[in-house]
Amino acid sequence: MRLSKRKLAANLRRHGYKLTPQRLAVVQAITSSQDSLTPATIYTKVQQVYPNIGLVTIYRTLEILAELGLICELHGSGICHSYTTGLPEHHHHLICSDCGTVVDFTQHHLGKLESSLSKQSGFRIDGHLLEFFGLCPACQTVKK
Amino acid sequence: MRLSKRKLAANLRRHGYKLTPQRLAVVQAITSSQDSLTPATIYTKVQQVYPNIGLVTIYRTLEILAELGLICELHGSGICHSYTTGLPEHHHHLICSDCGTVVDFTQHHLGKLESSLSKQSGFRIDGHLLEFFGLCPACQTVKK
DNA sequence: GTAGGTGCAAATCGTTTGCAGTACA
DNA sequence: TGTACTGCAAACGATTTGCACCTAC
Repeated sequence: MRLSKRKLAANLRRHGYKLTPQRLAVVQAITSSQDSLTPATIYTKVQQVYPNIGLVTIYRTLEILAELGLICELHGSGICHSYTTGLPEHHHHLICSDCGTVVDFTQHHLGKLESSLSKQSGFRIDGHLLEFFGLCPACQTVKK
Repeated sequence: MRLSKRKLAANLRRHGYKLTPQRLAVVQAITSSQDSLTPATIYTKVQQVYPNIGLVTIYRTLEILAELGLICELHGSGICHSYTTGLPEHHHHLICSDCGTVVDFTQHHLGKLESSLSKQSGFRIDGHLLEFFGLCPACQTVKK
């Protein structure tokens, strides 16, 4: 778990939020998983620890965590509204179309592209979304 | 309109679908707009031509068109399930966070990145999603 | 004539909101 | 102690499904 409880608490506190056991459980459910998780999946996972937790709490927690950048929202065909560990560094994802495995990568060289696009279009570019899709090693084997 | 009626009909036919006036209207609604459109927006637009069209038809049409690659599904924060013109060439988008304007661009040089990622991760990479976010020229002025 | 397409209505799913009680800093 | 958090229930919106009728080849 890359995000210690202490750091998590400090981060939440800085923004006027509190660290509750439920929130911790949500974070742990996400960080302990290799895959990206949908709210429903996270709900199921957290229920194993907090059987009384409401799906509502999951949604509210995810919203806050994503806002603070503590977790990362994923997009793309079929994986809208999925969440995965949010690292402090800027990063992208490699997503298996078959099993949903998500691999992070940080390397990229979009700076040049970004500035040339900006010049051509007049846009002020604030960010980007870069995701690769394909088959992870395990799924390639199965598909053979 | 980049996609002629003839080409559209041929494309649909090739996959066992027919070109109906409703489908044509959906395509025209999308291709005639600069922005990306949600199913609801498309519905409203098409209703001006076909007041009796059902929202269901829009959904079914969008599904088919996207499947054939005739239109393009957009993703990203806040714009899940939006559609825009799908050009035959591989392309990406530049999206204004403020007004939703979408600009296409085709240039990119992800090949090297893709192959190095593939080597490192073992993934067989089939595709990618690259979108830039920012403010279009008009919105930059307003924000000033 | 037949397969595919349409549109209505209802069912369904995911997500959000209001509110009263609860728990954390 | 007070403010923020929780969880229930209900509302809500978007999307899907079943079905009977219709239309184009």
